[in-house]
Amino acid sequence: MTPEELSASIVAVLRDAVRDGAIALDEAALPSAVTVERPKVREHGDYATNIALQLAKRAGAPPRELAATLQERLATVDGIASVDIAGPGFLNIRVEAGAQGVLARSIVDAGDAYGRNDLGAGHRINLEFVSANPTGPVTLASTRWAAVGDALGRVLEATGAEVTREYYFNDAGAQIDRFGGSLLAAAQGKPTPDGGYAGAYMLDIANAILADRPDLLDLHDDEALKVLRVEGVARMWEEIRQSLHELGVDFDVYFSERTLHETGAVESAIERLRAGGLTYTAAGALWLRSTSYGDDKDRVIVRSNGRPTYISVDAAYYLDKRARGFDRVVIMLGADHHGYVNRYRALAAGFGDDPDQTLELLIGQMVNLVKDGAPVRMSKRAGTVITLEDLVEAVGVDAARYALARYSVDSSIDIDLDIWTRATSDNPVFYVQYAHARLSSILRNASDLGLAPAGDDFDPALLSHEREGDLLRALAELPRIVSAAAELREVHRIARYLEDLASTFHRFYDECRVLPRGDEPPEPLHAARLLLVQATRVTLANGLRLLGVSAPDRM
RNA sequence: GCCCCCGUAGCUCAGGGGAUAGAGCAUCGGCCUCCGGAGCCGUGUGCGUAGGUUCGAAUCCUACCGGGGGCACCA
Repeated sequence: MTPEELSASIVAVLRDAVRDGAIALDEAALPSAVTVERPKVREHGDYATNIALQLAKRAGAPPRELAATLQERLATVDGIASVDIAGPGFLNIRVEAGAQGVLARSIVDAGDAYGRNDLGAGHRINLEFVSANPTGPVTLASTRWAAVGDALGRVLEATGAEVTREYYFNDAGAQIDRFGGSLLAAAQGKPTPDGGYAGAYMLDIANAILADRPDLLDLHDDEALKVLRVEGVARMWEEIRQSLHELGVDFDVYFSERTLHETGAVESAIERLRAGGLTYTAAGALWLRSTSYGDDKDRVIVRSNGRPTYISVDAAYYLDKRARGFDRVVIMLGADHHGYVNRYRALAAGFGDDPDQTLELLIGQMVNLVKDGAPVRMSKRAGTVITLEDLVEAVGVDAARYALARYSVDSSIDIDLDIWTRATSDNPVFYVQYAHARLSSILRNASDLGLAPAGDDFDPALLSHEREGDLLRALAELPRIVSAAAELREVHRIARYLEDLASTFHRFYDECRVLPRGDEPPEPLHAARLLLVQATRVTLANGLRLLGVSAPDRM
């Protein structure tokens, strides 16, 4: 019996009690789902629900009285071993070992699909993240989004949603001009211009381009600049894609800002905004009434000189995404862009959308690297910034992805290289991967002994040890964790869950011998535990896959 | 000045209004005749402050304090 099934049973019992008048409540007032949680304290049973407390006021009855009614009826439900009333009116429920043990079978049968659901079915989500300009290597902050964004994409896909991972890049305009100018300076051996891009990588690129175009320095500056801009962006771009790819992050769409200008999309977006009624003209410029959406001031979208601001380009981009059929536009931004949120929402509203339905801006806080207790500042690659490549080089792909995905994006984090480079248990990713390797090893050994997990003869009631129950209940959590992570856009929940599951498994392993020892004959319990081991391995692997972290069979 | 995020154990962080607030690390002490000791068990300490909402608040609201980030007719 899974928590979902238990929850459904409680709902059914509630409905019956209301129908025959045992509970004075309108059937329509009943919740469609009842929260079932794993109590922190063992004595409180396998599962607990506070439903009696929640309904007490509306039903006009003391919570404990309501609880008693439910207790009596729940106790007769198949698979429920006992129901107790505790404290102000909690219902503490124990599940029969057999009803719980069958989960091992269904997890193994589900395989890769275990943990998936269809809550997001029918939704088309455009997930934009990283979107760093091709003017330098991918910074640490962008790397956080690469890891979190890709994992979020996986989690959303696990709910049945159709997800497009999108990378938007600026390949025109002032930043690129500055980039080209800096390359020219580097090529000519001059110092970086004010506001330009410095760092060793600029020299690398300039030299690489010079190797292909030795004539570059003979050209007039304007001509050389043109070449450098195009060539420089192309090379930087390739590097960015390559380092993201090495991190295991690939995008479905790489969207060029320039195309929005070239196709006239910007102009038509401005026209639609004007028609939408959220704009006005003042001092020769066109303004967006973003204050209606909580912005602290209205924003110019067309300058008094007639040129559109970047907001118009964002508007055109948003419109383009919607026109491509996405019902949900999700954009992941750094904390330094939180000021965009309200004006972006105003844009969506200006097009007649409800921003609460179609647009979501996720803000992630900063990342710092720490080594020997002090912040890391230097990067041999970029001079001042720390890059994706620096991190991967220092800790490897799995640790990098895991370290970035394991924390709530709401908090700024310090990644301690001393921890994440260590191949010991203080390193959470090793802890989880180790559990998977250990599970794999047990299954290998079983296979060597000619033993197989229980098949049709599986007796779920054999898994009655307390540690087996703990493990089964931990396994049963994955679907709920996936749903929560998807709904809340919080992938760190997956990582925390995996750590909890790994720990629960290790405790099981410590007390419950899986394979027969020495001269012991194999018994049904061994086969049942092997099935449980297999189910645990499947669950860990599925969770790790959601984070894009490998699940090694050996370490 | 205004806006956003954070403040939980010595450290790094979990905690979707519920019961006695958790995990890892660090400290100290235990556990290998056989499945991977990269493991397990035990050990002390804590919700920034003050109010409010609620049967019940780390969680929601307000004010203040502390840390980080942002406030362009730049992108």
